Amino acid sequence: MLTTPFVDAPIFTRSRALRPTGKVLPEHARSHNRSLVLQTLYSAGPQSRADVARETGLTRVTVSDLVADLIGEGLIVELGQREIARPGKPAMLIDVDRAAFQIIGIDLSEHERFLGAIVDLDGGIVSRAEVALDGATGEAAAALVDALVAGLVASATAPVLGIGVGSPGIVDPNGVIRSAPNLGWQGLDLQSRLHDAFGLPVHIGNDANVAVLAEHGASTNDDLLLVKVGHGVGAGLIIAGRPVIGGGFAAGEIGHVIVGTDGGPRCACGKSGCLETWLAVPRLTAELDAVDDGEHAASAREAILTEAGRRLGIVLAPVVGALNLSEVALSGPAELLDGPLARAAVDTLRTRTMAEHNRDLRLRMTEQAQDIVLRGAAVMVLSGQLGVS
Amino acid sequence: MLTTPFVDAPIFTRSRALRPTGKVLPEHARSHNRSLVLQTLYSAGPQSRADVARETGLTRVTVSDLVADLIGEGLIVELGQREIARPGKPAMLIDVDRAAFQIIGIDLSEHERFLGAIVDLDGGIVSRAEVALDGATGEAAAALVDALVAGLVASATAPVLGIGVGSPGIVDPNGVIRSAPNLGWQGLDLQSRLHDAFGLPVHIGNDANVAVLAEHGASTNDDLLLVKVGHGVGAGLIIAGRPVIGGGFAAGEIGHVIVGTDGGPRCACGKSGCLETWLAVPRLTAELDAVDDGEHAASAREAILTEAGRRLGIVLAPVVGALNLSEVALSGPAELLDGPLARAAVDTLRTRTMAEHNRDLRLRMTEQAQDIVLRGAAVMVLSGQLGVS
DNA sequence: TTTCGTTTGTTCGTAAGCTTTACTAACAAA
DNA sequence: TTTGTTAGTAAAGCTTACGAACAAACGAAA
Repeated sequence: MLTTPFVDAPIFTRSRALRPTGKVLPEHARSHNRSLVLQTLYSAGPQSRADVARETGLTRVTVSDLVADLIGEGLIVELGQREIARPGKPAMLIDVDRAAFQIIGIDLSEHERFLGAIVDLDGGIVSRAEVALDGATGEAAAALVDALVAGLVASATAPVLGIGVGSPGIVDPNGVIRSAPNLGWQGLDLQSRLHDAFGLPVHIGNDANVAVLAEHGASTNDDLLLVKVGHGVGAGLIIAGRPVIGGGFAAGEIGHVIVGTDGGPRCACGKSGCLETWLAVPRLTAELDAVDDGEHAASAREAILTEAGRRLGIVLAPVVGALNLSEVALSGPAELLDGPLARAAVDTLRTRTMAEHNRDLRLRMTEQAQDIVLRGAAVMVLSGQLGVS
Repeated sequence: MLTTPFVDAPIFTRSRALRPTGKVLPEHARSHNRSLVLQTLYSAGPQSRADVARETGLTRVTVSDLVADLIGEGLIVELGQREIARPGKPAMLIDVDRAAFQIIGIDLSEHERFLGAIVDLDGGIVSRAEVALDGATGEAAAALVDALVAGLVASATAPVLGIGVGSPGIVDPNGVIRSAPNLGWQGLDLQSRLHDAFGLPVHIGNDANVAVLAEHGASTNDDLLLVKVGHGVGAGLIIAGRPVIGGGFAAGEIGHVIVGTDGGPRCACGKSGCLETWLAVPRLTAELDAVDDGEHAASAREAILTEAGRRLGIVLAPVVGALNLSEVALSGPAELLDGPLARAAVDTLRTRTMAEHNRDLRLRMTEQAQDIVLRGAAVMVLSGQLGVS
């Protein structure tokens, strides 16, 4: 039997990256542990320092030290002694000060207007704002974003932790909107623009990629695909707890993938049978509206929705199979999606993948229908600034 | 303008995980930096401590300290002074001692035999071994693995760093083979079995998931999908540099995803039109053999291969689109795959996805046709034990 | 030849961060 | 009152990385 110095020696990188990315200094470790404490409190609520220590595996000493820092920064507050009578010294409850900061969330994905909101640290929407687009594009549209943010920043009732933006199109990790055809943006450095204007941290992502962050918070799953059906069709993807951006920052762009091998409606992109030609809201409503009222109108409409769901299932099946996904969420108008469409999608997914591997596959509507991008934008800020979500 | 204590404060977790996973101690940081030094030397070759310091961002002091440890462990050696005449003190070159350890790689994915090899730290194959299966399944097949490993361990000419195994079927992260129908394995804890028998670190993965590790080493890309065509069809996937295992540990199982909406051959799994019915080697060769020799034999065979490639493209298109993949590798018999089949696959992929986002998509044959699982198994050990790949 | 500047690698002391150990405070239960 | 438990803190120590300073070794220029 041979032995080496490394038999079973646990290596830090084992569960992290295949290739180490960069040096790690003690302060990074501390920053990580700080986030760990925050996350523990954030998700489990008020508890004692000792509770946090048990939960995180850190010692009480270290937790006390980190908590002292966090109290100094105003992120954590002491709530008073625990009421429940137990042996031992009574615990001083601490919690994230959920009123200490607010977050600006911006949703640029709707077609006629930009939405904004002030979101508290719990993801609750404090107040809203919106501006009508009126066909604005390019600089005019960007100026509308400025104005929307300015109004929200002015009306915030607590220090603002940061600005989160969900935008249509291709957004790179530096917050540059590489391409958003509908808004006439190409290479728009929205992150710098907003940062320079407001002096706040800014996080920007594709609308569907942002939306899946919100949904992921409500889910216990480490893998999640969210399909966002609106004027177009896009997806956001989380794998092993990490958002997937894609090499060209275009992950989730499934709207113009061709579905099936039996042709299909002509698409604006030039191809035929793209997913959007079956599933995009304008197409669906147009098809439904075209059904003549009459005896068979209901079943005709159901057939349209069922076919749309089937097409969605067809395109998702290889993705679900390749990634062994266990959860798919649908975001969009519930009156269209939540019914025959969703049922057909999950049926199709089940019949087209290997049942054995995808036995516990679930497809469901999103928890937070309307505000999913706004909330996701807030999550992005929360996660980027505090390491919490 | 509002300010917060966190404006632009870089947070450790920002680029790592959304939610912090566990505490990080100084020793973990050191372990990470140790791997970083190793990785730098491993991929860039002989250089001075000062070179490593510049490359990694660590100080010369720290690098010297880490290197001293690594020399003590026999992983790094001094090679003598640098020859090139430069001002200043001559550099002492150091490098990973690529002869210090060997790795046992095992490939259980072939149908008639188990393959094994001794692999050096560079991925070079030092010697080979194999055992015929002769239809063995269950415990008999497992015993063959034992024997294969035993022979290789005995013939190693350097300490063995670990044992890497690529197995068909579903393999969980603990090295338990949940299900490998062909071998009659179900819940076989091969990792513990081999660890107990040989006292060496053991790493086990699905054959395609292991293969993609080898291919990833030869690639500069952070995202990579490898399709392994053999008796069945499977895939291995790396996203953002990290292998994707899947919630049910069944990522990459695309062989039984239905392709297209126009039916297809009956599959052993009960469905019709599974990818395997077009692409698996036995199916393909049978179809090709069935072509009558004659005037149009060549074009008939080409049509069969083209159709197989097209089917592969159809099933991959949604995956490529959703993940924004830039690179797909094909592994298997070159005489079948490398030609009309690959051309049809890439053509189909291009026409069925959005050209704009997948402009630089590449599909190619694997670099290391034969030994890809053996080499991937070695990479798995290298990465698991040293954080290097 | 001497001097100067450069580069390498080491030594020494320091700062940061987490742990262990030990302690006090505060409580319940017997 | 005693005993045992729990919370939080304080002190000391270990690990780790850094900066400053230095010696060694070299080329280039004076």
